Amino acid sequence: MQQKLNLYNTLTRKKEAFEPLHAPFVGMYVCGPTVYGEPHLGHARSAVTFDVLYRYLKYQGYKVRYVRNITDVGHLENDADEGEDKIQKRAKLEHLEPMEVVQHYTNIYHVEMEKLNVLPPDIEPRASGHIIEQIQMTQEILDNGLAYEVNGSVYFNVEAYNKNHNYGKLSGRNIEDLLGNTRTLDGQEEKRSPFDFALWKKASVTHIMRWPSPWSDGFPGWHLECSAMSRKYLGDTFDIHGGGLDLMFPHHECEIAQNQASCNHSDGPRYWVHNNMITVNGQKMGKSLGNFINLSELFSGKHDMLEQAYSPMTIRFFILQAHYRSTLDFSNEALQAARKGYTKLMNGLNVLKKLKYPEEGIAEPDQKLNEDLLKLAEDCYRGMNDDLNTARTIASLFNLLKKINSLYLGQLKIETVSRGTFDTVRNTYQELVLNVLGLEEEETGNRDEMLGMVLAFYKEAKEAKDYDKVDAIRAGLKRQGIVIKDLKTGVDWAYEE
RNA sequence: GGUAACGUGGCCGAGUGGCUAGGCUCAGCUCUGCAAAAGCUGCUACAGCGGUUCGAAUCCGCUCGUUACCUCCA
Repeated sequence: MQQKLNLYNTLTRKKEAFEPLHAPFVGMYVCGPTVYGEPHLGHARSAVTFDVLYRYLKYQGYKVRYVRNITDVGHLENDADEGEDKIQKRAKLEHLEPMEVVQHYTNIYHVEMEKLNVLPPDIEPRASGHIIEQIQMTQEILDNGLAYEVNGSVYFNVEAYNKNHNYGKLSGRNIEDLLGNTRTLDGQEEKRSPFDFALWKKASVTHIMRWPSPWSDGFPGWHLECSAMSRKYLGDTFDIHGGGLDLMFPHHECEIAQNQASCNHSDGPRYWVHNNMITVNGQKMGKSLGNFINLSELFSGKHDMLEQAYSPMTIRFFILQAHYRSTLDFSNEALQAARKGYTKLMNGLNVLKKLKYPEEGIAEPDQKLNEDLLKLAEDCYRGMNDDLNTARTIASLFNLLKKINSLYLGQLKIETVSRGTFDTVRNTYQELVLNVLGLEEEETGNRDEMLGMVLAFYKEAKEAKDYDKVDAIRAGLKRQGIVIKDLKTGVDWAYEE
């Protein structure tokens, strides 16, 4: 049933059978958020995508170490010398300590991810906590002659690197071509070539996020943290590196260059996995375009583009119903459809809970039915194994669900299904929905209202002097830890003490 | 300008050279006090034009359209 997982590797532009370097161990690094703003739908897509990969690898029995970083330093606002970094800019606006801003948005990120049932990574390193490692890596690259220092800043020398390596191998770029038509950006006079990128930046006088280094008081460059931290926790070479498609260039390209140019002398990751973007009206949802929707807005429905609130599981299902390498277009209609589809899957879970395999009266197995059921179950895994095609898996689960419902209603005879087939069907459905896709039941309805209804029946029964029913209701509620209080003013309830 | 994708039925969204994707919507049926749920049935598709092929939505070419990356971005 469990064939090999095939993953599309951006590096080779092919689907490849996934083989860990040191089975059963798997090292996986994913670019986490830059914590200078609220998490939005795009963050959710990346997190959910790699959450499913993480869950599926674990489900297949691998021992996974999942590292997802928090970027809390280093992204320059622009390329100018006086460029402030994003964390700092926000800090000034709000008159907060940079670390306060970082903590604030990190907390929100964690809360929202938990709502989406995204498992926490095994290690969640912060760039600011790994300055020493980043300085060391910079030094290595300098020692290897592939970086140079100017005025206290250190830049990666792409052209020198490209003599013996291939800068652009990940994103399919050719450096000679690139050199021909580059936009000139301000503040690059320190760099020898426009492609060179900062490993270490000297901080201006007003820059408050700064650390001492052999070159200057400053801060690490944009791409260094992921190289340094993935190496620290996963080794010079490891299995999977994930992130949004928009990080492929230059971020991930630079990571490879840094890894090769340091003492790793290796690309680092072996499989590069990139999730595609969420779009709105066909356009990428992103900070720069200002068309993003925060997760809190989605959950509350408070946004001009939203017709209603959408629950976390609706969002998760919405994301999973598309393949991660396709763009996914946001719309209210699509989300409403996702809500219903999700509910349908949950109803299936409940049906399975109630569906018992008969202890006796087993009939002659229906060969065809058994085969059909096993094939449908297998299809569910086939989707997962084919580059984590959750859209196909969900489609297969719906097909399986039809059979499950029919068995439940007696339209298909459960006695003619073998015990083994039945267990396979049940396990497949439950495991994939709950543990792999990570969809869980959401509370619906209002408990107070439900309780109110029960109390109304209680009152009716009491007035009718139907004391058997009265006692039954009392006993039932007591099992839930609730006692009924008959007051002069009416019926009320309290928690049992 | 360079590079890379994409264009599927009312909507979303998979997919393979020939075999039902799936969800939502809509219509009908079964069931039902009325419903709902569930099951069954129906509806409609592969941007356009060529080419390869016994056969292409699926491969190739061209055209049109959309997007992404090339600057921080999940």
